[in-house]
Amino acid sequence: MSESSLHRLIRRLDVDSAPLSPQEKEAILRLPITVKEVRADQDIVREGDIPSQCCLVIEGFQCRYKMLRDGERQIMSFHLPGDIPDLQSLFLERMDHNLGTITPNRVGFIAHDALEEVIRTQPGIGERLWRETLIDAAIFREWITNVGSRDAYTRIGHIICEFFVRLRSVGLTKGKTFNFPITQTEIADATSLSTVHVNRSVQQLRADGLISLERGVCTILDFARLQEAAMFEPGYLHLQEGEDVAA
Amino acid sequence: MSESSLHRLIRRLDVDSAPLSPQEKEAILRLPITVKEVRADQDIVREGDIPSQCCLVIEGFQCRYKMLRDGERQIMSFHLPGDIPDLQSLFLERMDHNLGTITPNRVGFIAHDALEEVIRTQPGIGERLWRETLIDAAIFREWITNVGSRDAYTRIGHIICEFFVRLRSVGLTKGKTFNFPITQTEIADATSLSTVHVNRSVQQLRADGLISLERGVCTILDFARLQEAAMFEPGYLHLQEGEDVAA
DNA sequence: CGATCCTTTGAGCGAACTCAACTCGGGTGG
DNA sequence: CCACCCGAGTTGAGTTCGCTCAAAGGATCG
Repeated sequence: MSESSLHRLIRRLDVDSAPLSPQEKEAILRLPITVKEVRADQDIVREGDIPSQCCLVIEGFQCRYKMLRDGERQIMSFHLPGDIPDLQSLFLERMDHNLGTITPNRVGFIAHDALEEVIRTQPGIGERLWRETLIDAAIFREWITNVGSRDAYTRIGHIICEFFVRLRSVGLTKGKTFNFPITQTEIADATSLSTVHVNRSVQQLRADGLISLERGVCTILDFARLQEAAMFEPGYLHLQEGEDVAA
Repeated sequence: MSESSLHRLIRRLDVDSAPLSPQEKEAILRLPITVKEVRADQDIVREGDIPSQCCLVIEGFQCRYKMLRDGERQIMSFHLPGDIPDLQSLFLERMDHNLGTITPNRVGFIAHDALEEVIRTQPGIGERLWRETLIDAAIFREWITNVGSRDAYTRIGHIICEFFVRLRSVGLTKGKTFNFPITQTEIADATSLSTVHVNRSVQQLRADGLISLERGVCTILDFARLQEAAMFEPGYLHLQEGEDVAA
């Protein structure tokens, strides 16, 4: 149970170019983790909170978001199994945004104390966790570009490409098909578009033969053309060689 | 010369709540740094580069940006003295964006090797640098919200508030006045607006008595009202207590 | 004192928005 | 087992914020 979840973390951190040492793997496996089931649309941590633990996504999807005073919601990232979406709370005391589930989740909580301890005794693990937060930041940068500089059609295509490639990198795709249980309202909150316009743009993506998307299941019908149309260049995800592009 | 520049880095990392130890300060001062003058509008590193050093801003302003295939430029952050804008290159080999100067700069280059060495021997310094990259990420998140969810007037006001508060935290403001040598074209690239619309919105901010801005010098005439109008809440900057808000 | 970059102004246009209503599918309780 | 309900998706029509195109004033600097 807790073993399999920490193995997911090991797979994530064990980069080909810099594999984890046996001691490092053991240290990760010794991390005390509390596994919990969380329903859909629940907050894990909220803006203003001062967490004392981090959350490893084991199953399901999460997102980070801010609420604006007019009630609008801005989603700033999606998170999938293997991610630790609130790792930054280790060094930034107060949450400046919310973290919530999109679907039902299985999550593992790891105390800050335990993480600090493992970082102290195994600096290599700290560096790898640091690297993960840097990739988060790289994705944020891409999202600035996405909401800032791309039109609705491109913007939505881009989100789908990213979701697909990230999901594939953790082995959660079947060919070009994957679970995409993100409602059009949530896509709207992530892309800063209205749900109406998201809907019309998604229909256009379907009409153009780029994707099929219904009832939470997405299939990419022509990745090359979608990637081109969505201006998607996966470099910013900093995946390992061989992991990126194509299939 | 190189002493004063590394002292700037020490001041940045020496948080009240977790002051640097004497050994840590010494270790920072021992860092080999190469100081260089760079003209305005020059790239420090480019997308695709694999840097072997990091850049400490000593004097002047920089920005990170991406170029899109239609020639549009998306600025994703501004950087000011004390920042290390490409710290992420320590763990993410390949640059996924550009870093360039906005004004003439004095910068200090520190080799990755030297940084890795100091992080290894003084883990506390590593944690503080990690924290800096997490604040970068927090600012990226806020910028997603800015370009995504705010109208032109608010968006520009927000950028100005952020610039002011960050500048003040490193002692580069005089009262409510500060250097703001960012052209309207650059504001446009940072806010994803057209220069024409930036111009009209800036004029509106002036007409509303919130700011004065001419020839690279900005004065905030009514911070409370500007902050309110710009939906600016400085929590995401994770400044130390006493440093934030008011004057 | 021309060259150039930055700012400003006018006018028409368009991508995305709002409001409103209708459809569809899945779950739930009487 | 059916009626209802509710969230998600879809469609139509009018509106608006910010865009583009075009051109004219400043400022700064060899």
